[in-house]
Amino acid sequence: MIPENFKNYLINKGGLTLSEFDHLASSLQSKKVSKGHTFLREGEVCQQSFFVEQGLLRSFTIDDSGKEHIIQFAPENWFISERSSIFFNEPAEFFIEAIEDSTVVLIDKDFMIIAAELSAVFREYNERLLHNHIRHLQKRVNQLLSAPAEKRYLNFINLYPDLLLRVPQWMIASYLGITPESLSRVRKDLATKNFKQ
Amino acid sequence: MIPENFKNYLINKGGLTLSEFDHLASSLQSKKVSKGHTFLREGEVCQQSFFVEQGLLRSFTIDDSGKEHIIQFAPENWFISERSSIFFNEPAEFFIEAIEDSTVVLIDKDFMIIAAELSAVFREYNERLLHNHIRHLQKRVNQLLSAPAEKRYLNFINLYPDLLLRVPQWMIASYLGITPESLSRVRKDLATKNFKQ
DNA sequence: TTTATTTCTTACCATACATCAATGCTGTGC
DNA sequence: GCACAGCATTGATGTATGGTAAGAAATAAA
Repeated sequence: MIPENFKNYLINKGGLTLSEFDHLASSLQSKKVSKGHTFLREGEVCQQSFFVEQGLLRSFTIDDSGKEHIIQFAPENWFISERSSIFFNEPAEFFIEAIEDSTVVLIDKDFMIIAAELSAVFREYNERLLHNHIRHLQKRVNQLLSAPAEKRYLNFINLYPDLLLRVPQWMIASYLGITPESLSRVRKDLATKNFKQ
Repeated sequence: MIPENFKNYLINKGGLTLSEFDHLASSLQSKKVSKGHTFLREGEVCQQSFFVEQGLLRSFTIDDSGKEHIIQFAPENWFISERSSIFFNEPAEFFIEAIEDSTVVLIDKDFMIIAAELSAVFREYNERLLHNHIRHLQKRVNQLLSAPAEKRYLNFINLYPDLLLRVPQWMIASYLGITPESLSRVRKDLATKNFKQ
């Protein structure tokens, strides 16, 4: 069965033709998993990226004291991968896990290389995605350097209003770099502020 | 005059042949600037990346209260650029400035596109650089989420022992996300710790 | 050299956020 | 329905880092 979103992504955004897609699709594998399923563990070596056909994934680390820190959320039509493992053949530095029941397309390193050889449009789109990812991460670094918890939370709401409803609060806290307790207090403050105005 | 380091980079790492390089080099422009020179200001639109032939550059933001936050250091043989501006035609979100007297190669967006068309090796190397940049930024995000100031500083020393000597401490503090005063205290603590052992 | 400017350090106090522990809430399985 | 688990909230208290201000040290300028 061909994953629709991934097909659309490759054809509409990546500029592949239908026949090019058919040629590639044979090597594709998609996987249905339920909430909580772990795709990748820290320390493992991993040779695949993941395209989220449906559902929601996250990548995160666990520090010395056992606390989780969320690096990325990946809802529908997003990629998530461990570049250390895939492109540099090193053991993974974080975990990848399903937050919701999800359908995920497993993508070998080779797949992207072949697709890039087939289509210059695909290549360019892919490079654009990489630049965008860097840009996004730089913005996040900047926020972590410069903005207090409340501002980071407000920014998160603006950027990902949909995730706000799909993700438990303690994960959002983890993404923002604060404790669930602190996020709860930030929300309380915001509520009373808005009420007073 | 042809910038040596950039030439070596394109030929040895990027896999360009000498003739390919010569063909491209005509459009190259390199610039000698002195410490403090600003290449790019927040809000400007910018159409060039910068390759540091010699010297040291930094990119940074300035927040509402006037404080600077360093996003990246770029010593010799590093690229530094504003992707929002170059690849998405948006006004720059940060400043780029010389920390030392530097020689910098100015690179148009077109240059990279043409080089990529010339050489598959270059294309792959370049993509590899992008993946590495993402990996690096993810590690930094993870540190900002999980590690206290002291650990971040120790990590910085390991990663960039050379920068430690070339960059004023307040800039390192800014890169780490703490005040210069705090960094000074962290260093004092480390000194007394090591003495006691 | 002398002076001026920037950077670094130190002390005291303030603040943001963390930690710990208790309580209530919400959903899920039996 | 009840019991249980995971999550969110709240209060009391602790800790890491920030802010301010002053002086020392280093660096650049004259």
